Amino acid sequence: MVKNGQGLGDIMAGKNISDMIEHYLKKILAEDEKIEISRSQIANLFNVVPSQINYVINTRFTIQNGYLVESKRGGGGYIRIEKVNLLDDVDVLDTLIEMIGNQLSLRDSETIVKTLYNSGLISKREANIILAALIPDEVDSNNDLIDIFRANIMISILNHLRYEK
Amino acid sequence: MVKNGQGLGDIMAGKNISDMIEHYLKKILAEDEKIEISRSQIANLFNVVPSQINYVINTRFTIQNGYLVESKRGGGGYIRIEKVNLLDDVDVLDTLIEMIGNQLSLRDSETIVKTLYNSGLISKREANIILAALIPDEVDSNNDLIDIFRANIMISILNHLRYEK
DNA sequence: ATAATAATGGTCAAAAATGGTCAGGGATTA
DNA sequence: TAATCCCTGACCATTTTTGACCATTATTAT
Repeated sequence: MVKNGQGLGDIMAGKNISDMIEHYLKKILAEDEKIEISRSQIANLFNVVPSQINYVINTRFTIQNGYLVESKRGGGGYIRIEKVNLLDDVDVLDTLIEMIGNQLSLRDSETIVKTLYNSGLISKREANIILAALIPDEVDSNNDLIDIFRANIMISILNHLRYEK
Repeated sequence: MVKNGQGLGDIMAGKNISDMIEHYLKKILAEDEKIEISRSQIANLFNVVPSQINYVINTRFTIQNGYLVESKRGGGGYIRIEKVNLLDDVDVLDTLIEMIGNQLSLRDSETIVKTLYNSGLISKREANIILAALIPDEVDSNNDLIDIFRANIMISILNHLRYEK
């Protein structure tokens, strides 16, 4: 009984299925720069459980690799993968992300925003918007939770600055 | 047997019927800015149950999206959808702030950002930064709490934009 | 007029159709 | 042989689709 995506050619001989799925998707992306797939359909095509598609995406189509992924559940659901252009000075972003643990104080977040501005990664206007986002007016301070949220928000923003669309 | 809106062209291939209905209505609205439809007629056109038209309206033609909907039952009943022109500048901001309670869902926040962009109040890049701030990747706290934070962040940003004017 | 009846649209909850997470076991590699 | 990577399946979350039942308005019969 044929199993695990045999019959798709021998180019991938010796590699595992995840590699084959990755290869398959990237081949399409080489031409279209954006694809929309059905998770179950792809899983079916390669004879694997649907969640393996998530595994492939999580390990090989990360933003660090220059891929954006969006998805939608429910009827007519999909997974969309897009190849984006990574900027040159991603190092700054990586460094900053590393410095942020899972908590980020107000003071530190201001420093980071300043750094971003000085690096030319964001404009003054953008810096102010980010600051507004990081310091919501009347959230009761003095709470670890805020610092956790702030860290998450900051990291999310930094990741978005990696690429241009 | 033809099913589910086939025959209306393949532009929408891969999307669900609700999306197609939305697309169909918005296409008309792009020219007329106000339409009056018969629920059962549209339902019939797309081969769906009438209540799906309500679903489409409730999820895609909300006031946050800039649409006003009125209807009348009984003989000669109708559903009227109107594209309302978003006010100007500060008014938009005030309106948006008012619409946000103390909680803000992900979906609604995306709509608001889209509105800001469509109103020309923010650039696409700024829109993306704001979205990144509103939708931190992996916050795993209590959901209500996230919505509360999101509301605060959004309001903070809106207020900031107002002062910049 | 009034009361039935027909013609609409509205609500809501269940079912169906997707995709997501996570932890454990197996396979591969250093 | 320990660490890492791959694969699987049980369970979860979200969005769409459907249908039974309800509400309102217009028309028709009495």
